[in-house]
Amino acid sequence: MANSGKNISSAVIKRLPRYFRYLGALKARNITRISSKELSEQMMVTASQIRQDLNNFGGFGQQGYGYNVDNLYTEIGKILGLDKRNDMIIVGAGNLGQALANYQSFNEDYGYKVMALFDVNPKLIGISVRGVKVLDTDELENFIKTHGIKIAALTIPKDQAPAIAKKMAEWGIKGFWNFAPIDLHLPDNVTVENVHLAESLMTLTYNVHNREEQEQEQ
Amino acid sequence: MANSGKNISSAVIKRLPRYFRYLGALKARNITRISSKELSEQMMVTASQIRQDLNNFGGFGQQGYGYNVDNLYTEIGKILGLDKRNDMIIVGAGNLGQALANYQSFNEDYGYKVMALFDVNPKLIGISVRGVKVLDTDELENFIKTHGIKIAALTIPKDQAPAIAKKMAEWGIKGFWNFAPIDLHLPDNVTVENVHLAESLMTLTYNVHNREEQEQEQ
DNA sequence: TAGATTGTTAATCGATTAACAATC
DNA sequence: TAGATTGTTAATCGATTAACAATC
Repeated sequence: MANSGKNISSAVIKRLPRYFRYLGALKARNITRISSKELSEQMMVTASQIRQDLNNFGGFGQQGYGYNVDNLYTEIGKILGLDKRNDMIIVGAGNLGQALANYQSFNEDYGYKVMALFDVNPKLIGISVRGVKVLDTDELENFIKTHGIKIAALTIPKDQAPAIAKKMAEWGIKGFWNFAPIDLHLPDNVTVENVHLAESLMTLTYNVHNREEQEQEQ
Repeated sequence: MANSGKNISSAVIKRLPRYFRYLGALKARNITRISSKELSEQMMVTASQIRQDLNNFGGFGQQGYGYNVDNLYTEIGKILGLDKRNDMIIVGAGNLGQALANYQSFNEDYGYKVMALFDVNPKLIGISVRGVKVLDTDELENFIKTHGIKIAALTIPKDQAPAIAKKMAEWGIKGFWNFAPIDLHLPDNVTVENVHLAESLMTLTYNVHNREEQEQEQ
């Protein structure tokens, strides 16, 4: 187990993939060691924060030396569960669902495997996206159970999302990557990661208009 | 001006679109008033937080009554800049770019207008996505300048993103909705809203594996 | 060994929550 | 008016940063 049951704050967890990304880039440049100070300058965070964050999971560094890039990359990958089998399905084979299925990087770089897409639209059922079949939503229960799927992307209209998510949780889904613009209420042992695109765009809009105003004030 | 130059924390800003969404839902149900307490129960946040957040921008409520749903919806929309003209372009007309262009809701519900997509791929240049043309990236400078575009979604490979974003900022883009898995470094008057899908998926994976572990411990 | 840098404790800062007087 | 609920101040909580002894 990566951490001994200690509860890590979600602020820390959300930063881990970014560390992972920077370490991957360092690795690609054949850099073998890095200090928290150097990394902090690249990432524009404090060195303290990096050391604090990492030490939630154990001491990965060495005094006087810093961190071994390769090792730290692997360790953070383990913490994130990327060493485990991460089969997933995509429910909703519309534009967004297909775009996710097409995004190679999840598979090639991080080992996620899209096992199937699902849709109710007869025009979509049967087609393949990057070699992955679109199945009828009727087959969801069977597929989740027989393949032991734990992770599902939800790219369906918001009206349908809560009901189908509830069912899917009963069938065994433990993590929803939710793109529907609605909040899902599910049992405690199920986790939801929201990607609320419209909300993200709105915060951008706020900042765009607000920085303009600030400039005008000066 | 929505706020008199006061600097609002980004934690607050990121919550506004969610308030906006819940108020929109209440409006759709013809509910005319709501107290911070009722809203807090629906949204699963504290009533204190709602009142604190809103009072950064002025007193929208009335003692003994609560908030007028319609009015508060409109006011938050104004704060977010949704009353202003929000023309945007999408740079990168691959799967994700097209999926964004196809997402009606930005336009119909919130008034964003996708003016054009851009790509370097000759197979894509000239096609239309939901009535919006895909143009050659060569035309970017001219298009941004003549249409006064401020907002751009970046859905291009990460290697190309930093260079093109730099150029686009010079040409007038003030806000990037960045889907490329890389951090953009741009002048202070330019704002970047990142949608790092892979990172979001990784935090989900962490939580999925971690809650399993917690259950096993019990 | 001396220098560098971690791991970790202590201090600070900011965000959230509680409380309540103001007032509709 | 009495009851309800805001706006806002004060208290608490948690997250970030600073500092430094430990140690490679």
